[in-house]
Amino acid sequence: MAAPTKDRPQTRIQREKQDLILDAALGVFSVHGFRGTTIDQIAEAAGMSKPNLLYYFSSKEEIHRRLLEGMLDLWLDPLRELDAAGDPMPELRSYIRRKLEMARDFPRESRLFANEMLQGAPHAIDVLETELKQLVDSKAQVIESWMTAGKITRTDPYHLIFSIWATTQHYADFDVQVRVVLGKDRGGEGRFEDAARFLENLFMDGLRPKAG
Amino acid sequence: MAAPTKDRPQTRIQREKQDLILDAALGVFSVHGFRGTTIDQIAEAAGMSKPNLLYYFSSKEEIHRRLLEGMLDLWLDPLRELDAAGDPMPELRSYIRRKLEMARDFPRESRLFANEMLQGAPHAIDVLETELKQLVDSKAQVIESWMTAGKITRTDPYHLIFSIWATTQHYADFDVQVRVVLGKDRGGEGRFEDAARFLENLFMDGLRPKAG
DNA sequence: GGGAATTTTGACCAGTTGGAAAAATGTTAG
DNA sequence: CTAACATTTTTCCAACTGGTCAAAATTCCC
Repeated sequence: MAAPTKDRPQTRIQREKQDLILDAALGVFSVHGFRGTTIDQIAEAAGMSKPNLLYYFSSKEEIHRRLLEGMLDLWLDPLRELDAAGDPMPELRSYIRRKLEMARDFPRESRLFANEMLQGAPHAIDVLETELKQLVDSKAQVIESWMTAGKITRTDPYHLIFSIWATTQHYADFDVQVRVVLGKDRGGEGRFEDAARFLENLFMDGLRPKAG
Repeated sequence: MAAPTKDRPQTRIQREKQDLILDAALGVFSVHGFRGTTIDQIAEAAGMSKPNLLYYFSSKEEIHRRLLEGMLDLWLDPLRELDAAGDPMPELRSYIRRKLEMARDFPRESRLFANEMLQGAPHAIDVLETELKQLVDSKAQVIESWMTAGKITRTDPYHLIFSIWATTQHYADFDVQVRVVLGKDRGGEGRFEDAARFLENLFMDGLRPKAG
């Protein structure tokens, strides 16, 4: 971590600079991926010299690891909040809205995650296989219980979760494309409201219990 | 391009090696992105030395450009095939199926595109602003005409296209995650059939014209 | 088979990269 | 104020990077 000779509590400067570095690094990693990012780029974005940056983090790997950890936690929060005791349709609607808000408010985190996936999750595979899988399994079971109870239409809960992930994160990861295609008139800030309306309708129509 | 002293027709070896290089480069670029890829990596994947590779392509940029061009064409084909004169519901169903087949059969191309998008499309922005935008605009109009005719339910055609892109490409770009979450029992080859069934249902339910 | 053209190789280069070491400068608690 | 510690800068390095070049090896066509 930082580099005090003994393990004292962190100083004010240490906390501030580490946050500054992580923020700068998030911007670079999320665009260029791990291999494509240089320490110099991060250092410049953080407004300091490379050796100075390396005083706070011992390697590029360490910065990346810290970012990935913090991000995965944030990223799974909306799914954790899906409440088995809640009303199914509003619960799923809220989940979609929260995921879309994350894409809007934390696009860099979304892209960092996307980059890691594209590379085959070399740094995150362990977390995926344990934490993520368990969480998704348990929530898939919740969704299935709602189906069994006839509260929502029967479908594949895993692929349902995948498509909620895919559609919401798309607005962060493919932001350029979305803006270009919508054009300057519709590609502004309002695009997230439009997306929210569209996605809620799409999934609610797909999940509303059918007669028979 | 290659490097004959005069501009003669390409030799057999030139065609073969260029294809070999492009194939190898696709594998590397799609995982590590442009900056994260080295010529040496590509050369090794193609089973030749770096100077030998540079005999066929004058720079890393050139290889990347060639790949991106070829890919964008392939990538937009399914949308081009969407036929205004066809029956709306089956047309859209086919579009979804074709896009999913592309994700299954050309995952590297999908990831190459995703990488380019994550970086803000530095090499593809022109094509997006012209070719892609025009194509999507025209197909969005087709979809709107179907809505006006009452053949499908009224919704936002642009966000509809986005969500078809997002959900289908997800199975290529986030393949690791999909496999991990589905586990070894359901993460095998059958996952694409399951996805197809799910996605066709989801979108068909969302688009089926409602009474009133 | 032989000469011309093509393909491959090996040596090389200048710039970049991740990172180490140590000296110089700041900060802060007593 | 000052000693102990924290921070920053300067200098450096070995490995890697994209790319060049001339020579050697191979292929092709008559």
